[in-house]
Amino acid sequence: MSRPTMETVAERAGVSRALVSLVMNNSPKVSDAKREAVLAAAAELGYRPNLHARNLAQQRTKTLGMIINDIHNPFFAEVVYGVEAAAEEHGLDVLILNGGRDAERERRAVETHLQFQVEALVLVGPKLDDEDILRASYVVPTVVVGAGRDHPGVDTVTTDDEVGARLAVEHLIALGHTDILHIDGGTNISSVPRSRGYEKAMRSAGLEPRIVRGGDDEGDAEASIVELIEADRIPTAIFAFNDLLATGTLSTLESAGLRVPDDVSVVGYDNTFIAALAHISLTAVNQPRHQMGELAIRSILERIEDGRTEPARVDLAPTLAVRGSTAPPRTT
Amino acid sequence: MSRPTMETVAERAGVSRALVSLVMNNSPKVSDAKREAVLAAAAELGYRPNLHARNLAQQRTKTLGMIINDIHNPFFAEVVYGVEAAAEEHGLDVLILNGGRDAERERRAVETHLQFQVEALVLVGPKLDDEDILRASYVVPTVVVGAGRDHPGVDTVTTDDEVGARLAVEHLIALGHTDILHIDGGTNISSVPRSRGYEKAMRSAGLEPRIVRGGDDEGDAEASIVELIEADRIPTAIFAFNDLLATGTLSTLESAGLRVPDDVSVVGYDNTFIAALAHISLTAVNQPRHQMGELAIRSILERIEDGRTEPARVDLAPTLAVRGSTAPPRTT
DNA sequence: CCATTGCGTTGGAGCGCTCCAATCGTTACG
DNA sequence: CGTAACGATTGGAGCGCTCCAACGCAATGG
Repeated sequence: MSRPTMETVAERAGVSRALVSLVMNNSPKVSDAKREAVLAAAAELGYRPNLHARNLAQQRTKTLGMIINDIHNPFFAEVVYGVEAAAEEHGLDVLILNGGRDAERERRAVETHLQFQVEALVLVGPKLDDEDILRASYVVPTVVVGAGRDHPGVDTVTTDDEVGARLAVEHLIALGHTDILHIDGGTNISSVPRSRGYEKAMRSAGLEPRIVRGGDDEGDAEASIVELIEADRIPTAIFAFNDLLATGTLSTLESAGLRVPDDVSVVGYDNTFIAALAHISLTAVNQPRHQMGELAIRSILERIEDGRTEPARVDLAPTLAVRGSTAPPRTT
Repeated sequence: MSRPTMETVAERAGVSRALVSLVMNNSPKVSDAKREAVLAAAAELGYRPNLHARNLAQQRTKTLGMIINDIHNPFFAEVVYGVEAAAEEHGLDVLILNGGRDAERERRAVETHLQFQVEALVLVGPKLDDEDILRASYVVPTVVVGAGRDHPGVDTVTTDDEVGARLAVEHLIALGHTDILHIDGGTNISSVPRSRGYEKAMRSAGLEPRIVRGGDDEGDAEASIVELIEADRIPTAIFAFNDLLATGTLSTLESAGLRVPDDVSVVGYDNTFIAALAHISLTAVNQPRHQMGELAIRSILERIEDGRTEPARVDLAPTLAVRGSTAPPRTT
């Protein structure tokens, strides 16, 4: 036996299908008697409205599609919470698809969302190139969250990576460091502005920048650090591209007998909960992820409801979470 | 101007709507000439099939709904990857909804999925009670992954928490420990079997179990540990309910001047990537998460395609990942 | 040369819902 | 007491698609 439909419910309640529809959308112009009859019939039958039929008839879905770069990464989770909270307030459902760090999968995810007729697209840290994103934005309002570069033509909600990097460097300088190394993010998209911020901050303090190759995973720092140690060119402070890289740095330094922060200070980026683990206690640049999610929704609503058409960019200020991994340099 | 439909494409290509449908589902019985004409017209118009219309007409969605307890928790992410990989192989789409650690939200998520006519439900670590789950399972095949207790009537894919706990304890015993403390999971659902496994393993080795209250977050271990330290009742080894709790234990011990593993050995549970961080290097019980996701899909397919109707339970063996946080007790 | 086969193509019905215009039954008022 | 006005209810059309039965047409065979 297949699932009950409005027709079934209507029959059982002794009313018309249209009336059932009104009840389901709790319209005020239904008599209490009929309303109760319908609800009772629906409950008895275990009726559940078919969203596809509804969306088709209604010509809108009240749903927005979200694609996150990697469901593994706790950074994205908080953006999700921000988006969900704000979306719920406005009666929008959120559908999440996992990009899985793969541009091709992401492209398919966009396609799936569009076929689902989502009313907007939220891309968090997309791997897609500008053209793909732009193409999607012609179909539905699209906002990119936390990307490391400009996405011309679409709305973006970002934090300023350059400023974030500067915060980190200035914190270290204020502590008295002058020999500050940067481990970059390799091919990672945010790597460029963060490295630039580092470099500018160093130069404007009259210090010589020093950058080594990193990556985005815990293990990616090791080789570079070991090399430095062997060459005896250890800095007094290290600013890493992200928290995981910083954590790897921590491990490598300590297993080489160097103490953090006594011998070397370390700063991370992202301020994920890993940085906050007491055992790690990493000073890190923070992005207001929850807020970023909320602002993404606001941006979308401005398009849907207020009819804005030119791209808007929101750029938030990062902050610095100071913890135990930074201290003044050893005064030799 | 609204989005193009099959009708639009048909018109432009000079064929019937039905023919367009055949092309879109790449049916073999379409002449190459028409096929190309249709594809060209579709491309020019930027046509995209409407999934709602399709699902409605087709009376099936080839989609399954997944609800994860908490998108924050990296444990769940890997189950997602397992599910997605297996689902893709069978041409199924996966829709993810975030439970957000809240039974009520989860209940709404189930409802949303059912209204979307998903063909099956995968609940990962659900907060829902048995009745809710059972009710859902009457509507579509439902499988619960990694739950800490029985869910009568539905398919489950679990690892044996009791066995996992025993692995941890036996590892410690093999190292020579006799004074092994357990910090439990508080109200957490998996706490019961893990504690039971601990207790049994201790008793069958002729050792006295000792359990203190924990929780599931990093901070939840501190109070209990501090108390032990103050009472000078520090064990030589600690088995914690999960990795985060273990990490908290690590921090608390070290800030009290105790060294891990020299003074105290620590074992966690879940083997998330946090345990694997070199700086933490936590010995932990591992659950084959990816495989669990795959088996969940298999379970579902057995219902959908093979027509199985009685509940099936798959119980996998946990393993132990030995790292640097465990060692033989100090030989005083 | 006509009947037969089979491929390629088409129109129409129907999926479950919403929404509008039309209808029905009351009540209120002159 | 008739009629206007209003609130509650209903039938029907239509959302974009699939799928089936039916059709047209060329090739084939007797």
